[in-house]
Amino acid sequence: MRIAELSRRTGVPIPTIKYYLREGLVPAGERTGPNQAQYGEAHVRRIRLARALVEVGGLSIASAREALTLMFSGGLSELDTLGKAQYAMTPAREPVGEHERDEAWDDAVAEVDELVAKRGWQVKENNPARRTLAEALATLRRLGQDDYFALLDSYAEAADRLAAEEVEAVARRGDLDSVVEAVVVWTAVGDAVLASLRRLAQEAASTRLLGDA
Amino acid sequence: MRIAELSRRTGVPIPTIKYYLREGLVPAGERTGPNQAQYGEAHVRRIRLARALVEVGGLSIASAREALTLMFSGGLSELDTLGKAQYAMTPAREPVGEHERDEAWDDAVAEVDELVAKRGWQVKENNPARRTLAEALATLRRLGQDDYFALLDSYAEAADRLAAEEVEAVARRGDLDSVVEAVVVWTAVGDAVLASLRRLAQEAASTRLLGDA
DNA sequence: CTTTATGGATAGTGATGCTATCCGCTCGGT
DNA sequence: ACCGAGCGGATAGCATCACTATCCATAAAG
Repeated sequence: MRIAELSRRTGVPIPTIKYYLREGLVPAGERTGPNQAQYGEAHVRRIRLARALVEVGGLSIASAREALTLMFSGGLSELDTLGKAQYAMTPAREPVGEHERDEAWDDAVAEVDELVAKRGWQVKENNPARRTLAEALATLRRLGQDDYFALLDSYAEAADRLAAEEVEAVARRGDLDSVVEAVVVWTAVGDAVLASLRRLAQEAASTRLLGDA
Repeated sequence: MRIAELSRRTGVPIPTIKYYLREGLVPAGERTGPNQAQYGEAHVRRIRLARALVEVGGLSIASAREALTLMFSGGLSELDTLGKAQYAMTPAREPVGEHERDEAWDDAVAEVDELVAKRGWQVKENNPARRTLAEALATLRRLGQDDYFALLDSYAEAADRLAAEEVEAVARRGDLDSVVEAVVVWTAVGDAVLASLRRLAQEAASTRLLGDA
């Protein structure tokens, strides 16, 4: 298969595929001459994955490359691969600035630690989701939306239940490659699914409460 | 209060505040001369809100403006305001392209309709979350992650429960302004909270299942 | 009465995610 | 063997976005 068919099969324009090749999202094809290469099903799949991460998951090209590279690198333990791939999906945030290091921030960090402890979650100290969560909670507090914290437990409970089901479903797969791929896809696309469902449920709940004139 | 203090109070640089003024994220101050204006607490609050939507919620400047404008415009019914504000938070996606209008897409749309019906959710046809969800499901199907659909119900159940609690908590507030503000903030920031919690819970669940060597 | 700050206008910047063009080469049909 | 379309690879260009920087006439502060 050459690039035109790759493009046809995936719906991704040729210049974009070339760009992905340059950026390492997709590995080079098998060379058959100075200016010829062969691509296979693996490439089709890889391009579809890349698109899913970028378009649905909203990852940057750099994050997508990292996740995809880890996914197909091997050599690590199952758990390490999973962890690294997951960390790559949380977009890098710059270090917490001066202005943010206030009381709300300290409270938020403490609250995250407390929540993790209370749930008995074994989570590495450097999981980027800790930071993201702390930032969100600090923002809420700074905006005076304190009653949010009453709901935090419900959120955690929901996350816990979903994660357990997800991990169980993923683990049922046979080979490591398939597991890692599923984790990457589900993590990224699952965010979008959950967010959308929450929006739909919110509209439904509002309508229920306020009538539907 | 003049712009320097506004900047000091919010931690947002002066040029950025000027930019937000230009873009209509923040209303103009009360003019006291040809090149002087007074700002108040409302401006401080508005800037903090804008930042929350943009930084934590990941909204574009245009979406944030729309949400903020609706929030403080009034004149609509409670439900309309809520709906519009929520719709403004779902980033605009371009219309579904040719290549995407395939079997997976049709299935996904049908699946969304079915889910909404089964849950008894009263959701407008033009709620953008429908599209986002359909896209995510279609992507999953195209990638062969079909077993995802077994979990869809759990996701919907979780979303339902959370939305009910959220709406109930928000509705307890007194005035409409406060309600709308809470909806906007919670919708945007809540996504980040949920996503982070899911990441943490996923790591915990993986560790539980695979051991923690 | 000078220094600093202000509001407003305009232009510039850096990052990002593609697109477009060009080149020498090769494949496929005749 | 020939020729035109297609190829891969390299380089440059483009549009968007979210700021930043500069400039100006004027106003406040010391």
